Amino acid sequence: MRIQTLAARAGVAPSTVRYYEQIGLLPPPRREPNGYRVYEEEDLERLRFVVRARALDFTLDEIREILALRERGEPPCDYVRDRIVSRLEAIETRIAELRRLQQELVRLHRLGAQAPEAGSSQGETACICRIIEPPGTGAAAVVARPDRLPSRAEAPR
Amino acid sequence: MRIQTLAARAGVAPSTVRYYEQIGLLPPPRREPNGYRVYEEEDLERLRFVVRARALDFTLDEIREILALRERGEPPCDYVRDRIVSRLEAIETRIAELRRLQQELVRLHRLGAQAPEAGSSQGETACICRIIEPPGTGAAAVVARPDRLPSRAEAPR
DNA sequence: TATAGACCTTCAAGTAGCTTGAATGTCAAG
DNA sequence: CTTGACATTCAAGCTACTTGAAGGTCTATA
Repeated sequence: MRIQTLAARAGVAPSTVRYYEQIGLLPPPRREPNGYRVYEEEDLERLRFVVRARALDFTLDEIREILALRERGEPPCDYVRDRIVSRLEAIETRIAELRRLQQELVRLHRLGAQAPEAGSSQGETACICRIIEPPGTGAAAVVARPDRLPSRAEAPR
Repeated sequence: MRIQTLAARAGVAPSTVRYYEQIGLLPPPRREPNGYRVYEEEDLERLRFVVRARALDFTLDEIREILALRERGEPPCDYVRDRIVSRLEAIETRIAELRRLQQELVRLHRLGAQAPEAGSSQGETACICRIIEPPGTGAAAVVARPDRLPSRAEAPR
């Protein structure tokens, strides 16, 4: 089977397969005389393993590690267990962050929809992006609260 | 104030400030005779705006757009409103994905913890990473179901 | 026979949002 | 006069790929 077939059967793009080979997740396959890659069912199995692990949000490094353990006959159970636990913790955190963000955005959106014509010193009406600014921000207010550090609600993506 | 002070007051790293300047989110500040950047309260305001927008998960491109609109005196309300709505949709989706992933991982973890002593040829017993493999995977099983594409939502049982 | 098109190849660079590192300069305190 | 904390620039690294350029291969059809 050639790369497109393999990729389709695993549900990824051919470029992804070449990439996985390049970084050593998949072994270099044998080639047809014209240079085309040829894959066996075995390769499909391995690729599918990678794809499933990715769907579980394992990093490529983690997957590489798991595959290496398997190859050496060592059961990666403990390692995988650890990874699962830390993934779960990360997910918990991330969901909480997204919830907070969600609430904040809903609040902003309501505010923006609700006060579309409060008089402003400029011709402009109530502006959502003004709401991005902290409550009560005049130039003065910023100076007045020099201690306030906006917390970093973001997570590494 | 110098870069470290500015950065600290906005809650980011100095390198981030230089980066924002580099990509045009912050204007190049004036310099001390020795070349050090000098910032005013105004710059802090702008940086804080960026930081808050980032915390709301706006991309740097979106923020650049919003700032540009503001500068031209056009109210970015409509634009921001749109962005907020699409952010909310994305968040909804993302949370659902994470929930699915969470369930899947919890299930795997239980499975791994539950069957820790089925007889194995090695000292090690039931292996979590075997669970990453699809249900009933022996080399033969894979061949037997050549049509099956593992979907992200798959719940092997 | 020519040519279209659907594949395949490699290598390089681009994506987001920064961080890190190397190599160097500035400046106050001990 | 040295140490240490700050500052500078430029380049590369991070994740997990995708995209693009420039080309080779093979089959089918006009």
